[in-house]
Amino acid sequence: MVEVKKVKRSENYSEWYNNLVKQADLAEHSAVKGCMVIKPYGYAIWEKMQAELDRQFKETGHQNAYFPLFVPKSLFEAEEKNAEGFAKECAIVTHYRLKTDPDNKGKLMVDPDAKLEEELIVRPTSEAIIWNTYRDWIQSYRDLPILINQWANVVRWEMRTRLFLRTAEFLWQEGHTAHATKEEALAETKQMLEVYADFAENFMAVPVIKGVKTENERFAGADETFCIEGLMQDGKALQMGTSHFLGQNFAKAFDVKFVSKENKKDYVWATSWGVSTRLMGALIMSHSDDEGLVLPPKLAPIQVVIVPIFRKEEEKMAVLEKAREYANALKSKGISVKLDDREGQSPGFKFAEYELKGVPVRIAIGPRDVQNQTVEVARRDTKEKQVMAEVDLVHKIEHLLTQIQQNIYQKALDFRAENITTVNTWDEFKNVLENKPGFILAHWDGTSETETKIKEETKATIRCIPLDSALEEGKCVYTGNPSKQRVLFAKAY
RNA sequence: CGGGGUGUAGCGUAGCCUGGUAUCGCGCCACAUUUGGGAUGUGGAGGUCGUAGGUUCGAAUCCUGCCACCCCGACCA
Repeated sequence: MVEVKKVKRSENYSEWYNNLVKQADLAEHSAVKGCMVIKPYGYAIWEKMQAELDRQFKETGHQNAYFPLFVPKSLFEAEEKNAEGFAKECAIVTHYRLKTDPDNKGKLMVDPDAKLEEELIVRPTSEAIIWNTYRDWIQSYRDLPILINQWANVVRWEMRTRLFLRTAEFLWQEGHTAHATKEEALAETKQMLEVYADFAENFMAVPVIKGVKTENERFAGADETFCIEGLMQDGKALQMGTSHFLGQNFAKAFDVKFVSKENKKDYVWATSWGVSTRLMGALIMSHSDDEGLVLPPKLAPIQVVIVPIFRKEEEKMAVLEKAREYANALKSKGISVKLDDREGQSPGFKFAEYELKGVPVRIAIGPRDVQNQTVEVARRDTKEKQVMAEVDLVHKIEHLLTQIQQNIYQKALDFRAENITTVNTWDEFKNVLENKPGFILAHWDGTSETETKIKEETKATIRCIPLDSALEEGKCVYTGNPSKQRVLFAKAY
């Protein structure tokens, strides 16, 4: 265990976040600029996320496949807007061989004779290589839809990185689907947005606002970008997932046509959608406190930890026997349990350690409990402790896990409700931004110019045009021009 | 990439101004006593002072380049 340097959320949110990621053993910086090492405990959480998302993708008819890491430059540039959007942050492979440096013993140099005829782009996203492939897969409407997802790594050469929130290389899934009609593609886009929202709220316990991006914030190459937006504890917004309706842009760029039932040729309609290891950042920032991580039971690698307490040898026997009995009973119900029977550490040490790691439920069992047929149960979210009779313990723990899942969602939901402010004037807008970080609902005249000016003056961007907000006549907070709907502003990660 | 800061053992640090071979705490290893909220004692191991040069008899300390990280911008999921 590392010595814990305590920084409070309220003192320095960034430092608190960085310390937490390291101290809870989730990830660390690597020798490669901007890239992180995801450590076993952090990766275990990501695997839980993957497993559930993957299940939902398959349930909605998708299959996994894998496409190359590299994209030849000529393919990459085919869809102009997409290429332009990502051009500034691409890593490029220009050579395929090193050789020993004659002027510098023991060192290697790029072999100038091994220059590639065509540069390879390390994928920042895979539309290009995938749509180039789909062209060969699609001839008839009978070949559609294609519903494919891939789990992969991508590289975006960011200037400023932060563990999980923005790294130069990150892990994600990207779904890429092809459809015969616009309606079907749009329905797919919305369906996957729902999958993401459901996952965020019911598994991550993070409430999200579903919406549409403005033109400024739209994915490069998309006709429409849908997104889910979460609110972090420091009042900043985090884009947690996007689902794009790509229209026929990629089909046209890669010449992907199909013959319809009516024997007519038409371009294929496309969608793509993705979530990344950034979700780890959202999870950490949404629930954790000054004691450490708080994990929702549905994603916690360890849901219940059992800490045995004993002095004498005969106590140890009795306590461990009980502890194993409980552990097995819980495991048989599919609950992931860790029995921490290390003898070098005191119970207090272990309590603190599992709090740091966000384990939802802790069971302590000592000689006193063995005698009374009880256990001490502590929940991470509220830090409440109670002595429970062992009768029906498994059911009680199952119930408690459900309660914790609900409670941390409710807490996050309440927090968000308190931090969405409706404003009507520009003064109010600026005042709220400065004094009460969070989401702002305000009228906007619908132009890119206004959005850009607001961003320049306040750093706030339109996170989305919420899908479920009612139409309402009003005046743009910035220009006073007419508006039909409030949009969601915030400073964002 | 611009402005500010940091880099000394696994972690947190003192020393740097005023140059003389590195301090303390946690952790680690061994043994003993301990264990219901971060145990105690005794003994021990662990350092190219981020890195590459320069100045000097001598560099953690002074100078230069580079690298990484943090904070604030620009860019972005």
